[in-house]
Amino acid sequence: MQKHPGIKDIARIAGVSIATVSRVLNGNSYVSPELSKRVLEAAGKLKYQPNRIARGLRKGKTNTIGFLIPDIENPFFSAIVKGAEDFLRKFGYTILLCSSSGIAEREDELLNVLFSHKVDGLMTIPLESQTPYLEKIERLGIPVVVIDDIIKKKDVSSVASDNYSGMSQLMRYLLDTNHKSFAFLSGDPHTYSGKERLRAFRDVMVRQQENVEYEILFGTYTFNSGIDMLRKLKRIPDAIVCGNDMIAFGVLTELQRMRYKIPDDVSITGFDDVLFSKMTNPPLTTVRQDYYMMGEVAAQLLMDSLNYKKRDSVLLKTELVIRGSSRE
Amino acid sequence: MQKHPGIKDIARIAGVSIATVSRVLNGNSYVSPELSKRVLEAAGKLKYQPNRIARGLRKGKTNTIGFLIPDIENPFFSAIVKGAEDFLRKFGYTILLCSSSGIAEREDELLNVLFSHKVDGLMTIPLESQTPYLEKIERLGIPVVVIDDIIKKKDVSSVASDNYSGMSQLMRYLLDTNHKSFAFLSGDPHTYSGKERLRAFRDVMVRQQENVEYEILFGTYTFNSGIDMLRKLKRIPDAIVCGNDMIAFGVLTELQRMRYKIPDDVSITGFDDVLFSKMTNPPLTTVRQDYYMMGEVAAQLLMDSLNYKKRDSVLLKTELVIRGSSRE
DNA sequence: CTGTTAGCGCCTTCAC
DNA sequence: GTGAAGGCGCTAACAG
Repeated sequence: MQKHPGIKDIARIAGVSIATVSRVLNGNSYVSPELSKRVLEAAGKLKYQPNRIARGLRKGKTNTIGFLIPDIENPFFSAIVKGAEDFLRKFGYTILLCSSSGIAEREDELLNVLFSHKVDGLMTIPLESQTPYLEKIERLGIPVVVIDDIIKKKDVSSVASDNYSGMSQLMRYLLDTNHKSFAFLSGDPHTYSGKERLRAFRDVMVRQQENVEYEILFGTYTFNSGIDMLRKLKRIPDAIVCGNDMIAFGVLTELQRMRYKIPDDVSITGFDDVLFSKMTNPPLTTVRQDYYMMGEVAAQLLMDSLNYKKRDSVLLKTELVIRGSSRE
Repeated sequence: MQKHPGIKDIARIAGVSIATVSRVLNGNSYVSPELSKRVLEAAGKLKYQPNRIARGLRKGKTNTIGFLIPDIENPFFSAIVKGAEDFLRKFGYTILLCSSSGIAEREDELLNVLFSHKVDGLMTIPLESQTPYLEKIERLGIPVVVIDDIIKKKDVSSVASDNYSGMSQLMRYLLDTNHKSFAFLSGDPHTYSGKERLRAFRDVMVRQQENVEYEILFGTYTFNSGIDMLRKLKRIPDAIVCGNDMIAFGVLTELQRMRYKIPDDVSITGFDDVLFSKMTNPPLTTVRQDYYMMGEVAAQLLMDSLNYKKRDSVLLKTELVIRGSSRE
């Protein structure tokens, strides 16, 4: 922060008081055309840029939104951020982005940092569901929207995809196409989405009357974890249902290395439909989440909290995307 | 920004002056253990969080770094951001991230927003090389580091990979493995990296004495652009050299759809070595850039400018990664 | 060692 | 319609 022109400077040049400068720059109170013109000219000449820090201090509003996510490198998260950013910009807000890199303490620490920066609102994709972090969040005293989790607390808004219904639909499709044995390679089960997908898988399996076999393994939402889990499988079933696309990529890669034919020998499915899902060979059958819209909706919810103090939770539809990695 | 405890509140509770509170909280001046204890207790009880906005206004330093990138959804960029963020956090800085979504005017506008927020420094991956934006940047009056471009201006630091040498090395390898005809599918040639890669390709082709044939097409650094360019090719050569991995993915997908055998019929190469490059089938031969380190180096350069007013430009090594998409 | 005071740049009553 | 003055929360002199 160097010494740069302030309203004082432009007041001096325009030969008016700083109050007048403030008024024309904010355009809320009437100022004579004559003075207006002089002020605007001086501002232009000085290339004046308002100091939002000072303004924030005075108005108690920084026009800044904190965004705390688990991992910026995950394309799923960054697409959400993009959706939110595009939306928020229209309202003059800027995003203060922090990534916890999957570390819980850092998540907590960054929350304090963001709060310290006096963000007007907070958007967050929690590392895990139901943690002290989530409880802390609602006592923050600023509008919060939680993404990829559904919170019932009345002080925070939330938005997530309908993971349960998406996974159910996928399972029904697999059953309809005559798959009899399954493996479910779950991502982190502490996560809201992890829980929901697993719950759907189990429910479908249990309700199924015919004799189906299945096995469930736990890992993380990563490529390498997919490979690990695959290796631990007791046997290769008709279909390997993966917790997300990243896991599926790992499974696909490893299975091909082992000379299995996909989908002839075994079907593979993912969840998310990230950009790369259609690029694999064969392309991946998966459940699409509209992450960009998720970001937009989250931003909309935040604006609602900010302006009308309205809280809400929305569940987004998912869509089954059938591609070549599952046999018909 | 609600009404939350300030040093005034804790001064009242601890029965001391606000100056004393400030002193113990910042720990720069000696305060008696007795008072210190009372202050700390009061602060703890109130769950006090310093207001960095006010502090920033007073100190002329916000501990905030602006980061302006073309597209947050591009894994290449977000990896760079991650590298920088991890580094900057250790120094107590937070990143204010903005994405121009590839729109030049927005890039300019966001620069103003960031400046208005009184960031202490700026990191940016420019949309294009040599634009008014770049010229504006050096007159900002704050330390700047430009990433993925090399700037010779003495007021800004910069860091980029050695694209020229990386592409040269790749071409030599292709020549050594007996490829005789080539297509170069360039990304945006206004970009520093685009220019350098193209220049390397041309130089190698021109210097080559034996009769080699080649064709050059221009597009953007995207999956779809890869498909488009492929379709415009006059004929399928021995090797298709792509401007980056995303283009290569498009080419790979489309070529396989057309029933070509990779690499038997044609070799394909990329540039960047993003996460997914090893997941395609066959995995992609490419040139690795260490984006995470690029972010770290950029952050380091920024800290140097901030602390010692030292400017520098660094060129990072690349590494040829040979995988299955090119024949031996 | 500790308290009092003066701003950082801006917006906003309150007078004129 | 316009100017003067106070204060947002904090830090950094300056006194004592």
